[in-house]
Amino acid sequence: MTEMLYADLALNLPTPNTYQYIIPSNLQPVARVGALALAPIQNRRVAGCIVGISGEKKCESLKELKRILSPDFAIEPELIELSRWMSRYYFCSLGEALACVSFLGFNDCRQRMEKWVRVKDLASLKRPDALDAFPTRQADVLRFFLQRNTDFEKLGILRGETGVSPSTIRALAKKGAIEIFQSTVERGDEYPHDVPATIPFELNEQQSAAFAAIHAAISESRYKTFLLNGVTGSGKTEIYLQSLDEVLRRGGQGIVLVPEIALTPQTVERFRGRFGDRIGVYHSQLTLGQKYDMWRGIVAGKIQCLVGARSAVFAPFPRLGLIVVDEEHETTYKQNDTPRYHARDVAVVRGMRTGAVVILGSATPALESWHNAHIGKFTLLTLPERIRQAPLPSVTLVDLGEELIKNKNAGIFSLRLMTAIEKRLEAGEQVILFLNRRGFANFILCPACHKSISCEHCSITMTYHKVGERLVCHYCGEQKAVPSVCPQCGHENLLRLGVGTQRLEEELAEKFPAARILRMDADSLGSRKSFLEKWRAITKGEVDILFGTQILAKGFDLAPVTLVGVISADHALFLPDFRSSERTFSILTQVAGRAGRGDKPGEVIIQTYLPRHYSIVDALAQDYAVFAKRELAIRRAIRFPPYFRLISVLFQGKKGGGVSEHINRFGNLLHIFGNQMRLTGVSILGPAPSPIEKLGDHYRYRLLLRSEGMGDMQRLLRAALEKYHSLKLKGACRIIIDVDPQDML
DNA sequence: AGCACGCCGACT
DNA sequence: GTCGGCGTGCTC
Repeated sequence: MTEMLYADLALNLPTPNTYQYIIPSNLQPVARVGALALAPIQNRRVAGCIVGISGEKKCESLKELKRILSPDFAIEPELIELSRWMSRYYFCSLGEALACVSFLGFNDCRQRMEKWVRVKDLASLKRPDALDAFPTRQADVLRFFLQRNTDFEKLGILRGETGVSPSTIRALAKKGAIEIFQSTVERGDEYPHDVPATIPFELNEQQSAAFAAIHAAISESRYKTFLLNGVTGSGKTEIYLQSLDEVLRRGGQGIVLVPEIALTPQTVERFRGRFGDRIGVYHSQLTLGQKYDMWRGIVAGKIQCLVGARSAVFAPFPRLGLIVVDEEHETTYKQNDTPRYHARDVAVVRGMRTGAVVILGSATPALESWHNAHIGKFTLLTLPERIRQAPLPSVTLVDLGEELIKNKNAGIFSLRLMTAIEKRLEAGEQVILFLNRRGFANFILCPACHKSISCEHCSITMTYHKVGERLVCHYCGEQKAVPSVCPQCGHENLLRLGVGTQRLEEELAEKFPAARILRMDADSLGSRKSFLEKWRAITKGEVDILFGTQILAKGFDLAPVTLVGVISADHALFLPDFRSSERTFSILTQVAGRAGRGDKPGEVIIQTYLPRHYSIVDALAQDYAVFAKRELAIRRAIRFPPYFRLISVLFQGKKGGGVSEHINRFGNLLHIFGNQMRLTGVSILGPAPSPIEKLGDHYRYRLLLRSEGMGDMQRLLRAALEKYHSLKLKGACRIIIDVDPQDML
């Protein structure tokens, strides 16, 4: 009578296939598609997701599923399909995609139960001698309820207050005086729920126009992506809020992605203030239990909008109507390990598949998004004005090359910045110093004409290698010797710059011994908790100089800060990275927006070796459109995104020679298949050593695929990978594939 | 990924 | 002679 059933399991392993298992009869009622299961594989157990159930076996010797994990949890069919897309698009296994998409990963979790005690007949216990019938300790328990005049309480609290043992409770329950029952407890997030309600602001003219367009799309409940390009302080959040309100009113649900949830408690507050408990907050630091309860809240319809970091894009809403990606240009949206997905791109794909409206918001959009808006894939909405006309800070540039030549000052601080800091400290005001730490590569620079040396093939700054005094292009592998004089102007003292980032902290302590200095960056940040502590110290005025990296450019809205110093605006510009100008422009634009938000006017001092570089000049003018136009012209000329798409193929292995030999063979395969398949539109760049040539004991070499479209390029790569694996060459290499890479270090 | 299997150096 | 080192291969 029992028909045999088999489950296809996608395991969280880097294997391309799914594995089939027998569903034992006791699991048949709970083993459905999307459920998580524990399966024996070789000599261990691995968790997986059931992606198919059939009556036919595809393999001779099958093992049985051990058990179902997180009963009543399942990944929704829509999200399984999205995982299939991710696994194809990003070159990861289906299991890896599912484990990422799943709210719980592949973990075992269930509801938390709590024991409660209820008194059966409180009224009768109120008679004067009613307690005499009970032994002392039992009477203590009953007295507890009488005194509080309540007939139920948590077992834990009752025992804590009365100090009675479990046996006393058991005895009372046996007599029938009390009963013990269980109730579920919700493990909520730590964000405040009792936020004062906020009412919708009245939108200004530009906001109204933007909102009208979004409103129309929501009314049609059809997929559409808007790029909301609004300067800082132009009121983008209010548009998100009103759009979400519209979606919720129509019975839909929404997702709001923010780059770094820990840094934006204010954003959460604004959403809670408007929508109350319908807002859930999701980030990776939640405990498994909190995630599980969040999942229940979502599928039960209690939570109708999730505000969260990258992975919140996978929220299992059945009627998803809106996805907002705030600060869509932020690189935190790209995951740096498998699956290497970009949450903004996944948001667009998910919106397309579910018919949701997508809003991408930024003051400095990623050029990919800007381009998509101009070719009609996205709809551009612009907010060119601030809602309150706050005075802009005064911005000054300091030419570090000149500082070196004229003032003979090779230190971290220019004289100009030194005096400015001293003045502010004397006045008891706060100073922020910003260091763009992405700049760590070594490079050559002429202090007189501000030129660095680029590769003739790639227009990418060449990296200086001390060993052999040579310059290497990390995109195409081109090498040359370091010239003795500047090829542009003939200046003789070319600078070999490497960056001593940790030096800043030491030098600050030395130069300003009396100042209270606080460092804030991803490394010293650690947990959310330590961030909140530091935040408190800053707002209380216990810090004189705050210094750090990217983080400072993000959510900071510190009224007392009157001086923002940018230690090195341009180190990122020398990275072997085609996006370095874009990043520099975007970060400077944001940093400049930090100063002088209080009543005192702010001052911004930017130190740079490149005072005439367009990304710095345009950032001073705060003109995104002008910058974008220039940068796009360059990107088109050098055949890089957004006009062309990229896939990075990184080979990693113990022996440098072996790795380069393997990647060369792989490069040959790509060329052979490219010719065979007549894919003339796909270029193969490299192989070249990675800028971080050796990481740990692993040598790294990279190939770059480039093409106008993704399809052919992915087909070519897939064919070459299959062939490569079938050759089973000795000297294994790890291959890391990154589709739409954000950086290539 | 992890775990077993297999083939070569320093030990009782 | 063996114990165990890591490189290689497979997992329903």
